[in-house]
Amino acid sequence: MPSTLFLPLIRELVSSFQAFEMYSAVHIRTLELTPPQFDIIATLGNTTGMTPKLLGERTLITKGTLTGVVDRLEHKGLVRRIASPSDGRSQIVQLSATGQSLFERIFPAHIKHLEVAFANLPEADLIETTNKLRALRIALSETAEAQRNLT
Amino acid sequence: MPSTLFLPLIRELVSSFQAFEMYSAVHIRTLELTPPQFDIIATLGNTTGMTPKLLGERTLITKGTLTGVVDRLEHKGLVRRIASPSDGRSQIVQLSATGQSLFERIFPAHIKHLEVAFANLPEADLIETTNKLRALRIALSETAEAQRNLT
DNA sequence: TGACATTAGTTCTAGTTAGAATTAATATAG
DNA sequence: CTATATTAATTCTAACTAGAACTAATGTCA
Repeated sequence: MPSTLFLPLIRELVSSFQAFEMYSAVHIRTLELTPPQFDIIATLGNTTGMTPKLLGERTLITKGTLTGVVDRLEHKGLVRRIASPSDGRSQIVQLSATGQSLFERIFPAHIKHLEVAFANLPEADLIETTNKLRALRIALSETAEAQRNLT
Repeated sequence: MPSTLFLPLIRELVSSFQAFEMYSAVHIRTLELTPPQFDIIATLGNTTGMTPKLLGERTLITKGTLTGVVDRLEHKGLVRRIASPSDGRSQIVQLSATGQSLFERIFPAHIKHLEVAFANLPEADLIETTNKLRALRIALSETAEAQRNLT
């Protein structure tokens, strides 16, 4: 009879993720952005831009979704799309001057907002939890991979 | 200078959650359900039904969203809504006979599917990670609560 | 009991989501 | 060099999402 200890873990994974999203989103909304829009701005900050493909990998946003999020940011004047010089299929998405100054203003503010919530957790616990979650993520993706390869 | 150890933790929290969702959703989709629909069916299983309010609290689905999800399940004939005998504002959502037999068929199958992915993780780690995530969730919701009360 | 606040659920809106189909460009194999 | 496969991005669809505004019913308190 296999252990059912993974069920409470799943519950806590889902609800702690949701608590984080909620905590983060409340602040992001005061900045007139949605969470995915903020992620894009934050990922493009301090870079010279990147392809939508890479941007999607970094932010965990799938490509079909990304097109729409970038559309709205472009419409707000925060990012621009330029053609890739090396590949006719690719683009480079980069912050506009407005987007850059928005990034400089809100990114440190958001980090500070997050920091407050984590301030009372022991550092050793942060590290250990990070390591345990990494192991969990790897177990999940390797199991998924193995099942795909059964075909 | 405050620690920045919480940043990698956030990254792993988000990506391990996403890995779980992906792993779970691939299986749920083969059952002709969406993940929120499966959550509703699973939550109603082995009960005599409950109000949308409670159902939303259990599944972490907000009430505006829940209306639509229950609508679609009702349309599929898997659940029904009946009026609450004690409160004219309330309803009871419960599994139909079809929904009940679907639950009996797919719920154990889904648990088995999940179990495989967790099988190689040490039990002690499962428990410890659960406890650490609980502490994180509590820290997040208490910090959020404290900030709301500032007005 | 009557004014008022609260609660349950629906509706509405703007946005996100994943997956599948599509288009255009590039890479590869014979 | 050309047929074929792959890749990047967009478009399309069905569904989910949170929050806000709304309606109807219930609770509270003076």
